[in-house]
Amino acid sequence: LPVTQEFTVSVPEDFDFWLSVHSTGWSVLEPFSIDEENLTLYRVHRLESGETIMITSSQANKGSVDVRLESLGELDGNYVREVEGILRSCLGVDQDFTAFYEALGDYPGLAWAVEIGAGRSLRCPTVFEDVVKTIATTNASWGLTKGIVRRLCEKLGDEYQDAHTFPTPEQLAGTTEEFLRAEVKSGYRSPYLVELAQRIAGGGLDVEAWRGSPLDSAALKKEIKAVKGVGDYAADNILKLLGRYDFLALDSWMRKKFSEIHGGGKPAPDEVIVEHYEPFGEWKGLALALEMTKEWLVTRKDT
DNA sequence: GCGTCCAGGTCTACC
DNA sequence: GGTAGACCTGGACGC
Repeated sequence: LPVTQEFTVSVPEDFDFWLSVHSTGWSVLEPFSIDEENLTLYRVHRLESGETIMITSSQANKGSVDVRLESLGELDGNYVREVEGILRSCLGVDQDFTAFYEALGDYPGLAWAVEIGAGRSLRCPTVFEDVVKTIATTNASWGLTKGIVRRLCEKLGDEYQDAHTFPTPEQLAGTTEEFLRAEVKSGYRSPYLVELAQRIAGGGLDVEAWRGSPLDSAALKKEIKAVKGVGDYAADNILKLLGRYDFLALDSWMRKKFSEIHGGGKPAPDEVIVEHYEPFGEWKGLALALEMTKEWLVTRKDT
């Protein structure tokens, strides 16, 4: 029988767990999953010790997040601290959006965002996982992205009950392009994924250092784009996941949505979109993303 | 069933 | 510095 342990993580009074969790599609990419009825986030996770656990989190009260750990082995006290750190980071608990709300001024398209305190979104425990998942979104339908990520976990991650952890760089580096093509169906992205993992596992590339990088966003973007398979859109998206919102991460969905909201359905050239969000400066990417996803975010908050 | 077409970003090669 | 064509998968469509 699994051993369980429960604890709470204290968060700011205005922290909205579910708003953070479902702000992007990341919450349904394994090894994350959600229960939309009970507003619960799950993650099968491999701890630093190599132990595999299930993390269940939700929010019953303002000011705290409720966490339950489940393990088939022993759980020692250090796990609590490690998981708390992971959750704070994944949920963006300590990110501050005051400057963003100021930058919005009285922009009518986002008054609601200030009202409900939008801005946080789910990211992965490691930059590596965020990069792999972002590559899996490129030139792919959402269904294909979910499938690639699920099969990566199933075929290469550690097992916990009937679920799997996200593979480590070493686990992904240990496979081959051919295996990924045949088993994961990541197609022409397969060599990119293997190369990325091998450079990280070999110590030649430290993507985790991007989180605290002293570089300005343009310079960091250049470095991110040096990863094969990562182009303009993917680099911008990775920057967002690093907490930098000064690029737009335009994909076809965003372009279409913008044209619906601001162009009367007529396709808008990228320059028009860029110009529209220019006033928001370093927050332009967040302004765009929130405005385009309003309908996912406001309805939930009210129900 | 089966075949054809298309959407979805990035890479390479070539201006 | 810009761009045509190739790269894969899966869903839509027509037979």
